[in-house]
Amino acid sequence: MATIQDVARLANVSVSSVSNVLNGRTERLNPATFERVQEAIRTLGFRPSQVARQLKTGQTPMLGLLVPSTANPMYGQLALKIEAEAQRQTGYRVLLGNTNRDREQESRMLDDLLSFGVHGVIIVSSLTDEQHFEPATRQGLAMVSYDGGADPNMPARIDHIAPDNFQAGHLAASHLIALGHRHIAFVMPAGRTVSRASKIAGFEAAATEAGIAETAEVIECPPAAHYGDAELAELGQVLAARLARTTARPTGLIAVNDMMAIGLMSGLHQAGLSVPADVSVIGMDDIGMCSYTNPALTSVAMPFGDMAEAMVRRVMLRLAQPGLAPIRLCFPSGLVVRQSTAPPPAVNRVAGAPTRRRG
Amino acid sequence: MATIQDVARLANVSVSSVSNVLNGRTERLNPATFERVQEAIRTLGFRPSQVARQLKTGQTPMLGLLVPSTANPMYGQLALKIEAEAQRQTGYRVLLGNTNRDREQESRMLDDLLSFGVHGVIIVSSLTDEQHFEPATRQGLAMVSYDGGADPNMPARIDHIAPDNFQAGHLAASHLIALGHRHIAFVMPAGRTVSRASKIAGFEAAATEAGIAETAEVIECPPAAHYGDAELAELGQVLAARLARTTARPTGLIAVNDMMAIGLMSGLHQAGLSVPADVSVIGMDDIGMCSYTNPALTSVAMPFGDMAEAMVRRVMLRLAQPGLAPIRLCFPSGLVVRQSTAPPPAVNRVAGAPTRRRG
DNA sequence: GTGAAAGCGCTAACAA
DNA sequence: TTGTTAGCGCTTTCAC
Repeated sequence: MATIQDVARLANVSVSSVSNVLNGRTERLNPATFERVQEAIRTLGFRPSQVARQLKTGQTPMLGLLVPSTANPMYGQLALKIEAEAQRQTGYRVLLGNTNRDREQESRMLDDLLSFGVHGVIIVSSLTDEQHFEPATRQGLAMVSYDGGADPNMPARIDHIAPDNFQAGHLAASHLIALGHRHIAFVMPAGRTVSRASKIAGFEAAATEAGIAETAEVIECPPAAHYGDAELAELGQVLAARLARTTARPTGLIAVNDMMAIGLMSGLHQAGLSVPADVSVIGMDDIGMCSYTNPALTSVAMPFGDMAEAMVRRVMLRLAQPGLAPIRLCFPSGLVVRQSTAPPPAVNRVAGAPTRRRG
Repeated sequence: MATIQDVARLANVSVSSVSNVLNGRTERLNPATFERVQEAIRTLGFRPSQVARQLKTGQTPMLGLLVPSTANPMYGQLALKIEAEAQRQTGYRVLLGNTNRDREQESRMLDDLLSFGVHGVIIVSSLTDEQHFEPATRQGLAMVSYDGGADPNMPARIDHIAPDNFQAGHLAASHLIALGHRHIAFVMPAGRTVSRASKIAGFEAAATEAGIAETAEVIECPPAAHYGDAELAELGQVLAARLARTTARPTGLIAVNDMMAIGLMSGLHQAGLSVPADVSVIGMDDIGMCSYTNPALTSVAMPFGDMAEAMVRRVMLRLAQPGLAPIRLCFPSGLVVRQSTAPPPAVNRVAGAPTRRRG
């Protein structure tokens, strides 16, 4: 690897002139010198060491990205968009960490980012508790959280960017209600994060407006160890099997996200029930997969592109102006109707009953 | 951020003693001094700067990871496992780059890795051409490729780790044949990579052994712009719609990977055909999703955990011993039978014909 | 067993 | 307009 010294020597100039070329300070450079340096850089195939530059300037073109698990397509999609945005906006690269929503792993990653000299991070975590971010922010780490779980009572120390979860819950419930459903449920893993609470609030508001608050329930599944796609879907699958055994079940299910909705559909089918004839199912996030499930999944779309753009922009801004007061940005969500929702059945069939699919 | 100087001052020792503590050279340290330094480190919350260390040593606990797109669950899953393995084996972190299988993006990422002082990279790319890796390897970058497209005629300059693609193709075809299928097809996007060629070879070998080589076809879809999940699935969906229009179609489809298989199933269903009653579908990779599709997707499982472990191990080894001769490691694949495969229908129904699902 | 000092490759005063 | 030089925070000889 050629160094700035090698370039200086070859071009017969001082290292500072080379440095000036590298940093585009052309105004204080003789065009001839500039050209000579460019030439030397080219012939040597010289690429400045970010490491040395960083040691001097304290800056590095790198962003931290913490997600629960890239195995969950929703986070994989988000990671892709964030990485692309970071590249597009500023040419930054992304240091990835899968956290499994584990406080300990999040803390360790934040520590490592700091020791790598990374000063900006986007964190996707719905842990309600953000206490463990404190040490990092105090050390000057600029943090932007997606769908973050800021306790409304705690003053936020970091930026939050999220879809309109209340609206999402409301849209989903309203859609089912408009189709004629009276007994509906919101389904999620155990544990109320702030974003889940908002979805529930929207769900319940819509139910109340329609006068069916009594028969709008919230179902919490037992907690999953990890948040890959398999685990969330499995949660849904298991719950669906349980629901299928009784006729006293909701006719419309709203899942906290698409993977869980996909699991629900799978469980219902395995139990011999049909979606949407027997039970309607709605997901949230509108991941790419929704178009390819059978039936295609009705879902509430979150504007990932816009949110990724906003998160990168915000963390860059905070990098430049560390003193910025924390903000909370909310992006509108929108219902995408596909084939998994329909009017409720006249009567709830029992699981495994006569009319099998494709009988 | 406290520096090593601060620690030295507080502990009343020289920086070299602190450095010795940091690097575990306890043998040349008075226990009392050691303890004093430890104490100072603790009270200051000191974390050594990887940047400074790296500038001195030339080493950094960071690995590059290039994948086509984390939006494709298969790569998201692989990225998760690789990142976890890197952490587990050596505490390394992962610098992520989505390449969209684009030669230009791959090259740029490799350049950036070098300038960040990263010396090891795992690259998931099935581009046949590996010419553009040359500059990076010549600069000393240790590369391990997953399912890589080494031209058998070109001497490999990097390590290759891959599932047994021939076996995968053979297993899939044999399964369909055993079920009674005589007209089968291998479906993939346009462009023959080395791994696809192996799958096809296995597919054709099985067909030949069964004496149905004449009716075992390879179908190439028009190329997709990007390799996210949506694009691959869409390719399958479009192709399925086309196949559904004719009765002169295969009764069993083997997709090059699961996302495409999922797209195929979706397209078949939309056309009014049933899987597996009308058409059997097999995927490859066995991503988590396979258990939750409707019907659950029969797939050829690749041992991602083992392969991730091997890739990380290998790149670490090559980091330590740059002179290592390139190797190619092949991992066995295995069929996972689920509900998307069954004996062929007596006669191929036309798309949109009488017997609709849930009629 | 401990410390002084050189230097990794770069940037940015400051001098010339 | 160009060059000299002092560090950024650490590791690592080499004296002591």
